[in-house]
Amino acid sequence: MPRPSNTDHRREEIVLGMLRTLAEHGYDGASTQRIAHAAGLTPGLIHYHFASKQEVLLALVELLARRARERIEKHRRRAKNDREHLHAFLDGMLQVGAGADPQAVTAWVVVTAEAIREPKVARAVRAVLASWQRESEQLCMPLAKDRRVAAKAAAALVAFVQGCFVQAAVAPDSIPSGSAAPSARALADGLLPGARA
Amino acid sequence: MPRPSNTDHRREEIVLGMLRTLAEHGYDGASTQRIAHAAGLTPGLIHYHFASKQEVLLALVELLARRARERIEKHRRRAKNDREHLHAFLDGMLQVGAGADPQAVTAWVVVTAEAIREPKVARAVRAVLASWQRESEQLCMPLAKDRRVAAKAAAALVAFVQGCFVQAAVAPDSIPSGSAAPSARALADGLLPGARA
Amino acid sequence: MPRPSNTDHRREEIVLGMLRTLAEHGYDGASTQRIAHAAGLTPGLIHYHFASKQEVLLALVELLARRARERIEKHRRRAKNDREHLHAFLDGMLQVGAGADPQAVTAWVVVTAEAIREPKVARAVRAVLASWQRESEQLCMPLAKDRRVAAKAAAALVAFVQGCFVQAAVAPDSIPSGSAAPSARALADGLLPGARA
Amino acid sequence: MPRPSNTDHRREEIVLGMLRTLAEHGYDGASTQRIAHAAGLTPGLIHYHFASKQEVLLALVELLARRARERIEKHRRRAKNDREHLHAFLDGMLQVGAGADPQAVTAWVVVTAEAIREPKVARAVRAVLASWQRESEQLCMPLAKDRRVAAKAAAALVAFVQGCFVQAAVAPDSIPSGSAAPSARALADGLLPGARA
DNA sequence: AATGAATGAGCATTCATTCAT
DNA sequence: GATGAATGAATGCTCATTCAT
Repeated sequence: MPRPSNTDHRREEIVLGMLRTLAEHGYDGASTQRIAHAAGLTPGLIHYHFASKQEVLLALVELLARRARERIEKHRRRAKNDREHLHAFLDGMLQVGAGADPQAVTAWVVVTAEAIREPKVARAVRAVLASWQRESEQLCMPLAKDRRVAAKAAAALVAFVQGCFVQAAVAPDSIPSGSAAPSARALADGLLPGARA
Repeated sequence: MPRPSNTDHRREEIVLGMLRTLAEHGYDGASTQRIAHAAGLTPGLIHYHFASKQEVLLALVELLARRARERIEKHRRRAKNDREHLHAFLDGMLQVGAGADPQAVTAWVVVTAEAIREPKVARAVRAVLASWQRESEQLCMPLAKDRRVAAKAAAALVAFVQGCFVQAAVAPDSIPSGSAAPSARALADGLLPGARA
Repeated sequence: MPRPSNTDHRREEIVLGMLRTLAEHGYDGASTQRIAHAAGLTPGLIHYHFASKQEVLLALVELLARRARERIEKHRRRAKNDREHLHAFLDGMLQVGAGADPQAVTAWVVVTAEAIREPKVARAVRAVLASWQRESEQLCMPLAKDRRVAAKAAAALVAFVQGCFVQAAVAPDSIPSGSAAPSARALADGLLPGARA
Repeated sequence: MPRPSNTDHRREEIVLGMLRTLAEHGYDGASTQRIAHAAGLTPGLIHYHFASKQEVLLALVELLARRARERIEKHRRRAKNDREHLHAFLDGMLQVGAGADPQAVTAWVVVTAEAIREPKVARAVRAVLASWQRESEQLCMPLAKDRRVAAKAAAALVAFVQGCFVQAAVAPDSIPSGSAAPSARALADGLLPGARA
């Protein structure tokens, strides 16, 4: 009688090990040895559960995307009108309130840079960015005069969020505490006249 | 008569080789061999002119900072009032008009991610970011009610610029052509009521 | 009543998996995983039935020897005189007619090369070669003037057969179809004057 | 002023290290470490002079082919008629007299088996076998009734030589000393009636 | 100044073997 | 009997760095 499969659990542990290691040591420093150690596993096991290190990275992209989606949903649940929905989206992306996750932010920045090198990672990252932009655009639409305005606003908002991630990862003290979300709203207001009261 | 030292010239060639290689292959892919090849030099020469690969990276950070400074100055030369100076700063950062340099933008994103790993690089990158933020803050001051508002605006503007860099490097099609600078101005306007006419 | 042991059956399945895998992927490519997969079994099972991968290889040598023996016997059953018995031996070795087995031939060549590395395999392979040579020598004796002539002829015939195996495995098109057995007979005729009518 | 290039010399040393290691340890046992050690070099150097281990193997195939060609030429220089040329070819292939090289023979057998796995090696090995067969066929032609007879004889002779290599590598005692060349001639005589006086 | 051969540590990955279930 | 997760040593290969020339 075989042992019950724990593959899913192990895969998650490995991805979390990758997350921690990336945040601490960057992609170069994320050797399989270190990832395994961070996950409390032996190096050989990573390749038993994943075909390659890149697969682990792709799984991490999915994990980070899923976490972002969940955070956004949580914030939007409380929103009562179009404007609040957009603000909730921004709050979720910028991790306002409890649940901020500096490791995830840093890892995302590292993954983003790695995308420049590896086409598969690039595709995955672009897919996530595109999904954020799409959702953002949908939320901008009701507040915009037309589609082009909404698209521009969505692009700017996602870029701003991305920039906050980088600043948080590289120079955490550069953004005055608690100012990211208000700034994001100001950006939205500036780009979507209809968003103003 | 000894042959004149060409050290400075060689150093620049090497740094430019690093720039090209980083933009194309990321940091992992930027082996000394590849950098040397991109610079049209031999591998041994890099370590004749630089103590380590990291030193080349630090020199690249300086080069990119210098280029940004020059671009900003060029744009500000035409500015006639406080508001235009701030806009010129943003235009320069976002490389509006001729002189856009995708390689430099991509290399900067890579360097930024590498900063997560190497403390010395982090220090250099943070210094550059801080200088941008300082200049930005000075330009915001005349349009802001007080120092805190200016600081917040400056932080937001730099973050937005950073985010545009990342988007340009990773998902070049995500930002509607020509929309970055107007969006940046909208952000400034949103954060600095005095900036509006 | 305990469930009946199927060890022998399983062992054979594993050996056949090894045979197929060796023929397709060589010895390097014959990982336990692949062998198990080729046999439709799980990796762990191989080491339940065999102490080591080498043991599987040794069992394969036996299987190939047994198959050769059976083929020779089948051919010799129709032989009516000394000369025909020798020819039947050669036909059997060279797999004349139906029952040619390219996989077995290829696997034999791989096993043969592996013998260079592993003393135990070398011993097993040499034992098989010696048995072929012994049988061949016995069949040459009646046609030879003396023992030495028979021994030389036997050695030459086995070498020729071996050579045909290698050619069949490595360069299948190099031997004109149907020419191996006649050539072997010509070799026998050339070495054993008494073999000629 | 750079050091004078010693690449050709180093490449040869590495190939000879591969030759020695293959003969002793087979292909599996021929790790880059062991090859380097056998050549008196450090492991990293192998990949400085060769793109991959396979390239070393391909260079070895060329070396072995060149050695065989030289041996054949040496023997043929003394031949005085068609029959003697064919015999000289066989003597050269079977390394009659001084200059026998057991390591090369064993390495060739290993390379041959490796050809089953690696297409590039297979192509190189087949090219060498084909060149032997072509030369052999040309030498058989004058002694044969027609082209087909010559082709069959050539194939058989090359197969016999191949078989002798395997026997020499795997079971060195199986071939009575000094009997290989005479047996080869007997094979030629049996297949090419015109070869007989 | 410049070269490119040389070094050796480190990398991702593979694999025979073990073993709890 | 059978499973497949787990192990850890070994592999081919890369690379920053050194250095004789």
